[in-house]
Amino acid sequence: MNAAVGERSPLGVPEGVDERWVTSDRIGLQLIRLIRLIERQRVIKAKKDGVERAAYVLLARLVIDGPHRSNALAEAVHSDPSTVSRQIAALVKVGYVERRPDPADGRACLLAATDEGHRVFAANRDLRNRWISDVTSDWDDADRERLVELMDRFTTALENHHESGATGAEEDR
Amino acid sequence: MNAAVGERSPLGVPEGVDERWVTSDRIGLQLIRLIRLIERQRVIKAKKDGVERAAYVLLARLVIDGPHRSNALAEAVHSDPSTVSRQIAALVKVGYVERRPDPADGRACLLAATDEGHRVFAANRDLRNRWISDVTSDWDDADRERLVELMDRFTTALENHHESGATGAEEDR
DNA sequence: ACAATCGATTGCTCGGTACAACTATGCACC
DNA sequence: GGTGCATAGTTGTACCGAGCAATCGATTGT
Repeated sequence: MNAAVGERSPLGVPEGVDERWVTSDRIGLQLIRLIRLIERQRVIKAKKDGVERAAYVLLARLVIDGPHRSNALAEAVHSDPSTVSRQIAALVKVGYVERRPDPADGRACLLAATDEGHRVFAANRDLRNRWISDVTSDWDDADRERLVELMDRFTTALENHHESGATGAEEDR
Repeated sequence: MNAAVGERSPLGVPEGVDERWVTSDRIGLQLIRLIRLIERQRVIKAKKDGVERAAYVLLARLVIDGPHRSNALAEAVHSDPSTVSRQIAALVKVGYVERRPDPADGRACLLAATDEGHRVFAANRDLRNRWISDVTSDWDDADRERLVELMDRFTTALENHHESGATGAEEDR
């Protein structure tokens, strides 16, 4: 019988579940908790921030991965092209991103972070990193490293799973 | 000499950063990636789902932690009372949650999941767990366990940090 | 008994996103 | 070399979720 259940798992766990179920359950609950909390933070921080917060993700992508075209960018961040289009427009307007013609295809344009964009992103990144560093101030670095490693693996697995068409209710069994 | 930088870290990393910065940076990037992806999944799954997805979090809370009053629930999930109020109203309407008078305070009411609510939540939970189990099908259980453990720690740290008033730009230095 | 208080709800607004229809421009095929 | 056509991107519209602020209602406690 599920010895592990009583100790960590909350109520509401049906009997007859195996350990794998329990762990999945805990992952799920942690995910919800984490996301809800981060979302909340975002709202709080949103006030003191000039630029569209959502657009930072795009800026980050451009800084880190280099120029993209708009559609590719959308795919990279799992967003709709229309969403990205508007956000990019905003970023261009404030001068953090510039449109350059794509040599490979005349009707496309490559988006690239400007110097100012780099600067702004770097500042933001630093802020965020300070915050994270702060939150995990009492962690040893091995654990932080492990967290990254596992999150990376998990997200990657998620990406693959979701790309392979299994959007949820599929079962191959 | 940031030996670790060249290997895993993306471009755009300024020189002179220490390893701690890099790890924080990677945590941040992973967080963004993960959240964005999950958000996306939510949209996709939202279609095939009758109930307000956002409300499931509340239902979960009620099932797992037992009855709450509305405001307490809001705080528990880091949401605004108004938001919770509406979501609860919806849950009550479909009969997943019931309002019971709070013996301790006449003007409050305790929210509790009904039997039907339990049932629906259990089904959903199972689905989600199957999905997570699927995504991590090639993980060994120790790693899944570790993921939970680290996420839990991280989220808890976040909660504490955010409760201790440090909402972001504060510095005690 | 009455005022202050506290719990919950409702009005309004906003940010972020998606879907779908549309535009336009270069591509590629004939 | 012209023309249909695919493709890149934009815009129109709608929706969802959330938050703030004001309000309603009722209780409690003086």
